[in-house]
Parts: sequence; C-alpha cells; structure tokens
Amino acid sequence: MQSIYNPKEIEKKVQDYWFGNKSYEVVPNKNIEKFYCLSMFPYPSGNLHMGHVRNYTISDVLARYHRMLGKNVLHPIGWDAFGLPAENAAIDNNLSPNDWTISNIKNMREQLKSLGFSYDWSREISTCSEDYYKWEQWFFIQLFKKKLVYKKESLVNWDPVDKTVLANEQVIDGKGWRSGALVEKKKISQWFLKITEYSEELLQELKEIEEFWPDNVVTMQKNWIGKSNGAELYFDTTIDQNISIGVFTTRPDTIFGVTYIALAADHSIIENCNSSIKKFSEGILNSKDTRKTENKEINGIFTGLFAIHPITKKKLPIWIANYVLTGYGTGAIMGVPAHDTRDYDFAKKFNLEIIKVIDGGQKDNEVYTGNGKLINSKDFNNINSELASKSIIKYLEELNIGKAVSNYKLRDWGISRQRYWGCPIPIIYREDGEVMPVEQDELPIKLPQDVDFSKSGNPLDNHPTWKYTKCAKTGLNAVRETDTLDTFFESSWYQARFCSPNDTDNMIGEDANYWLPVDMYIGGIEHAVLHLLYARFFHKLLRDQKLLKTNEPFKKLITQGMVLKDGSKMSKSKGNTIDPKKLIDKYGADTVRLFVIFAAPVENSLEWSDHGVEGSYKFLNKLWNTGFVLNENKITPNEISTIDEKKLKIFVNKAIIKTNDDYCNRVSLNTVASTCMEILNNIQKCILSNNVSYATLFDSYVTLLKILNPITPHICKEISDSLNINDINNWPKIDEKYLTEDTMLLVIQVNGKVRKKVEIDANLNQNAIEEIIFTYDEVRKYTIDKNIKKIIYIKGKLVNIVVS
RNA sequence: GCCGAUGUGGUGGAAUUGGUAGACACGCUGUCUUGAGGGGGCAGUGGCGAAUGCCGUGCCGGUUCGAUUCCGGCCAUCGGCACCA
Repeated sequence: MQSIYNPKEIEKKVQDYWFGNKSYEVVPNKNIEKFYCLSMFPYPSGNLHMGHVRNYTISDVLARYHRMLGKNVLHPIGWDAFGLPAENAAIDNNLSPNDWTISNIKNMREQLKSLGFSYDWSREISTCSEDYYKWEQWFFIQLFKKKLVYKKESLVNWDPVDKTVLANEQVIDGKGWRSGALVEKKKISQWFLKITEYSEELLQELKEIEEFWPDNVVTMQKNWIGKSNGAELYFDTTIDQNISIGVFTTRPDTIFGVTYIALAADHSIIENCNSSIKKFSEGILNSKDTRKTENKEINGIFTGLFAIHPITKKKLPIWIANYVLTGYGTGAIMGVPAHDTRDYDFAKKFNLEIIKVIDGGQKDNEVYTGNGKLINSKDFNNINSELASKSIIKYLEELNIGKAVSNYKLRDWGISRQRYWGCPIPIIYREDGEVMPVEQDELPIKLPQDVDFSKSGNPLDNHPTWKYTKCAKTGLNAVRETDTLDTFFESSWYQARFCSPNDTDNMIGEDANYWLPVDMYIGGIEHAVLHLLYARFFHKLLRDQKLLKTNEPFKKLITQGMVLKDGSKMSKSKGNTIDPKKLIDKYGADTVRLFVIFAAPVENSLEWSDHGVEGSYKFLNKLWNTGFVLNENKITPNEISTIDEKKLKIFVNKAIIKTNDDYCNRVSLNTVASTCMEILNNIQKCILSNNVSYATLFDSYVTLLKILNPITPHICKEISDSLNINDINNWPKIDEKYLTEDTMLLVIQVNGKVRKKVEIDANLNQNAIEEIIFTYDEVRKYTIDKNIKKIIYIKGKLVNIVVS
C-alpha cells in the first residue's frame, strides 16, 4: 500500500475492475429481493453539471447500500435525447441534431463513468434511437385504436417570422426569443391524449404512494388534478322549449340567490344572438389576455335572452362574461353575487340584482363566501349550507333538472410538437380524407437524416420527399403527419423499458413485472407535476394494455434540492458554474461524492463551498493514512485499557445501527457521512493514546470502510484490497455484546435546568440514583432548604428534581 | 389572494418517540512542527460576564417537572397554483 492517497490512480484502477467484471449487470431472480433504484435520466446537453452529480451520487449511494444488504439491485441510466436544444445547435453550428446528440452522449457517458456510478451499462437507452421510439409509435397506434388520442384545434404561440410554434418559455415579453417578432396566438389542429379519462384514478391512486412521496409533491398533484364536487343544473330558456343551459356549481345551496346566468364567450347559445353580441364575444375570444392578469377588467354584455330559474321560475337575464372560462365545467355559470366575489363585482358593474341567501353575519353590501344558515330559500330556510347542498341536489335530481357532478381542472395532454427532433407521430392523411395509423410492419417511421434547417418552419414539413407516401392497404396517396411527440412522451415510460431494454419483440417484457415499481426514484422538484403525472398516467395506460400489473410506477420518491453558488442557481450567464470534471481531476470522484452527500440533507438546496470540498478531501486522506498505519501493523500498545477498548467497540456497533437507519429508513445521507467522520476521529484518538489492541482498531476500521463504501467506493475498495478484507461489499454485522455500556452519563436537573453531569454505574436502580444525586455540591446548592416536590427519573438518561 | 414548506452559532448543518441545544464539518483564534510557504499535530470557538452565573433554536403566548420538538396567534423567507364557479 502506498503511503500517499492518490485518487487519480486508484479510481482508474477500481473503475477498470468494475467495467471489466461487469460488476453491476443484473438479471431478474425471483429468489432474491429486488431493489430498483432510478434517477431521472438526463438531457444530453453536452456536459454534466453539479445538479447531475448530486442527483446521480444520491442514487448511486442508495443502490450500493441496498446491494450490500444482498438485494438484486437494478440501477440503470439512459438519455432523454429528443428535444429542442439539438435543433438549435443544428441551426447555430450547422450540425445534424443526431450527430450533436450522439457526441454529447459520448462525452457525458465518460463523465458519468469517471464518477464511478454503479450503472448496469448493458441497459443504457437513448430515446432518440429507433429501437426506442418504434415502441412509442406502436403504443400511439394502440391508443389511437382505443380512441384515447384525438385531434382538436388548439391555441399555440406562433412566431410569424420563423414560421414555428414556440414553447411558453421561448416567448419573451411577447416576442419570439430568436426572431424577436411579435408572437401571435394561432389555432392549429393538434393531437391530444385523454388523460382526463384517468383524472379520478390519478387522484385516488395517490393513496398508494402518498406516504412515500414528499407531501408537497402529492399536494401539487392533487391541486393540478383539481377535483371539485358540486352539481350540474339546467336552466330552461325563453329562446326555445328545447334549449336549456347547463351550469356547474360547487354551491347548490345558493341556488335561490341566482340573479343572472353568465356564459363563456364561445358558448353555443350565442348562436341565437344578434350580430353585435356575436362580435362582442369574438372580441373576448381574440383578446390578448386570455389568462387572468392583475389589471384585467371584468367585462360582459347582456344577450337579450332570458333563462328560467328551475325552482322559483323567475326570469333571469343571460349575459356573456369574460370571467367565465371556456373548457371548464359547462362554460356557463349561475351568478350568485351575494356569495361569490367575481359574481359580486360583475353584478355591481352592471347593476344586477343581489339576493342574500346565506346568513354569515355579513353586512348588507358585503360578499360572504362561507357556509351558514340558509335564508330567503323557501323550504330550505334555516338549514346549514352543507346539508342544504345535499338536499337541494336531491330535490333537483327528483325533478330531473340537475345532478351531482365532479369537475376536474386537469386538461387533456397536448402531445403534438411542430418540430423535427422528436418521435414522428405514425399517422397518415389519405387523399380520400381518412386519417389512418400506419401499419405495424412499417414501424418505425424513421426521422429523415437529410434535413434542411435553413428554411423557416418545421423541417419535416419542408422535406422534399419524406411526408409523401402511400396507404399500405389501399395504395391511395397519402401524406404523413409531420408533428412529432412531446418529449414528455419518451420520459413517461423509460422506467419500464429499462427492465428489458433490448427486447425487440415487445415494448415492455415480462421482466417489468419483476422490477417494477421503481423502489426509489430521485430527481428534481421541477418535475413534481408534469413528468410525474404523465409517467403515472402512462403506467396506468400500459397496465390497461396488459403490459404491466401494478398501478403506480414509483413507490418512493425523493426530490433533491438545487446546487447553489453564493445563494443562487449556477448558470452560465452568471458565470458561477462549477465544472465537475475539473473537480474530479483535482480531488478525485470520491471527494466530490463525499462532499455532495455530506454538505446538506438530500432534499435541501446545497450551497457550494470550495473549503468544504477541501474538508472532504482531507477526511479521505486521513482515512487513507489510518489504513496505511494499520497495514504496516505498527501498533503495539504496552498497556491495553479495557474501558477504552469497549468504548470504541460500543461506539462502532451503535454507529452500524444508526447509519443503517439513516441509509434505509430516513434517507439521511449527510448524517451517515458525519457518523463515519466520528468513527475515524475515535479510532485516531485510540491510536494516539496507544491503549487499544490492534485487533479492535482493525475491526473498527473495517466497519468504517463498509459503512462508507456506498459513498466513496473507490478508496474503500482499494484500501480493503490492500488490507485483505474480502467482504467489503457486505453490510457490517452487529456484535450484540457491545451495545450496552457499563456506565451511563446521568444528567441531573433541578427544575429543568442542568446542574451536574455525572458518569455513574449503569446498573444503579432509581433508589440508588436518588440518593447519589444529593451528594453533589452543585445539586445540593439548589435543593438545600427547599421543599422537594418530586423527582422524575428517565432511565439511563436524566433525573429532574422539582423543588418549590 | 389561496395552498404548502421552512426559520437553530460567523457558515453548512445535528439533535429520529417531548429529556444534555449546537454532533460532524467549514471558518476563525492560539500554539507546535518548517528556513519560509503549503501541509500536518494539539488546544479553543453560541452570546454576555472577572466570576458563582445569566441568556439563547424567527416573534408573542400556552400545555408540561421539562419544548428546537406539541398547541394557538403573528412575522419573515422560499416554492406551487392563480378568473377552475
């Protein structure tokens, strides 16, 4: 063993061993407990950044720990390789998106390897490869057949200069980020996936995972799905006996307070209106601020039409209002100005009647949105809101003019992108007008490689030949769909593909039912809603396609915090980035791994500290030097202290229990690292005092190496090889003999204040302790001449004397 | 506005079921080693105080023998949603 710690040399050596031995390749084995550990796969931007390092270190540490427990651990990696940056790079550097992506992957793969992550590299997948997206196309066709995908007109951000659709984040101050042209709203026909059919399931099945997921993520998902319970009721109109208006309300108890009906600007009733009103509603539809803004003025117009109140039979004016949303509920509401702030503002502006029907102790001219006793509500007076809602729904149902209904905020998932670098949607438009999925044996529909980015617009659409084809069945001329899929499509099922990544006959093989669900999923909080919701949705789709058996893809979720420098996010524009490669060159991968684990709890943000990295490096040097000393076997104490000997053993044994809990149950990795530092400090102290046997020091050191092994695997392997330790990859066993101490540290309090700490025989009973405590001056001082009311004894820890 | 989370030394953080607040580390101070620098060793390091000691986990109050931990109110920071009837 060398006297100097040389990370560069040993890490290369150890990594060569792992790759040469295929140490981390796994196959299903029903006799062994499995553990599927996954980090969110990266977009191959070209270089690893510290956020990646942190994310992948956490999952690697957990994968290695669970392997040490004897589990069959799947820990794969791949590339979320489709997406816009590749197209931008293609335009800027005149490279093909494919070449750019592949060279980035090559570079990042090397960086991942240099960090010693224990991936099963035989399972590496890349979403831009035909083997992967072929199955996506296949699945799209299955969904098409089940009518779970459909096409509809939808608004997009349109850059009129580049003739391209922009993502929201590409619109800066209303202008296209590249062209600077004023962005327009444009309606184009796009593909949608019916996630709304699974709204209730996505909500209900959160119950299976909510105890294992961070609360905030579960809450965000619930809010996003946005279920609200209420009723749909129907108002007859004076237009025609057969025309009625349905409204959705969560407050059926306020039905007697309805004074008008308000419609969204695209409601079908508007067809019955005169041209000036139609013009008004078109104005609302085309207005720039379709979303709420602070200064958006409430606006509306009376249609000249009336509805009939279903119970009182009163005539109610029908208005068009810009605050009524299209696409939520029925696109029409009942206006109850006394008990809804928006309705109140509207009624005030247009002088509409306000009828108070809930008594909440509010003054006249005050909106009250809470619950209370009903007033002015005929048979329902004096009933409380909640009960009244139920009774009124029941009453309406009996009369066949309403029913209990739940609504969801969740909208269908728009999956079309007017882009080149994505998975082509396998649809053809035949000359006879039919929209057809392509035949299975035509899959995959490959992206053409010879594309021209110099023209504006979608390169697939511009390609001279690609989109022209013939229907395989009829021979009729056809054009291909030139939209590609949203890249969230790829990342929604990769966790299942990792289970059988090389299966050429199936999208997902039988192995998935061994490995799934993912036991530990680690990634950024920024994916709390979209990616995690889509992946959960996809899992259910795959289950209903009989490809999977479980309901949920990810059992346990950890959202790791951001890596910050000087309190803010690292970014190229700020020039405050830290290059992991340089750090690894300087200190080695183990130091970087140790630092990101030690510096903060996994879910917290991590403030970068060059000093902190130095500290981690120093620790590994100390670890190495201690190993070197033990290797030389120079320790020959002349006198052995049985007390210190036992103390060290007990400390180490307790540390095994603590760190096991930290790794396994708490996922508190920073405290594993600090406990390891304590063990080493203790060992060094014992070496210095030269009164502990070599065997005890050696055993303690071996235990330390094992506990630390998941975090800094290179140095641990190298040292253990040098010291001929052959079971470094097994979690250390506890020696029951060394868990209880002979003495205990008793804390003596008087009235809750610590007055004395004393090391006493651990076997003393309460009576003996109550006697002993009064022998100390520090205690007597506060108890003499005082009336002792009671003495509270917490076994093995603390005694509190209560005096008056 | 609504929902959620967090608040502990100069800094990152620890204290897992109510039981020694500040583990571990960074930084800092002193000191030894060295020609010097780096590196390393040892000692110290929440605040106030000469000191027995007092104060101290965002602020105010409560429960308790005892509260960083539980309860109520407030403040601040961060995050999510934001016309969803």
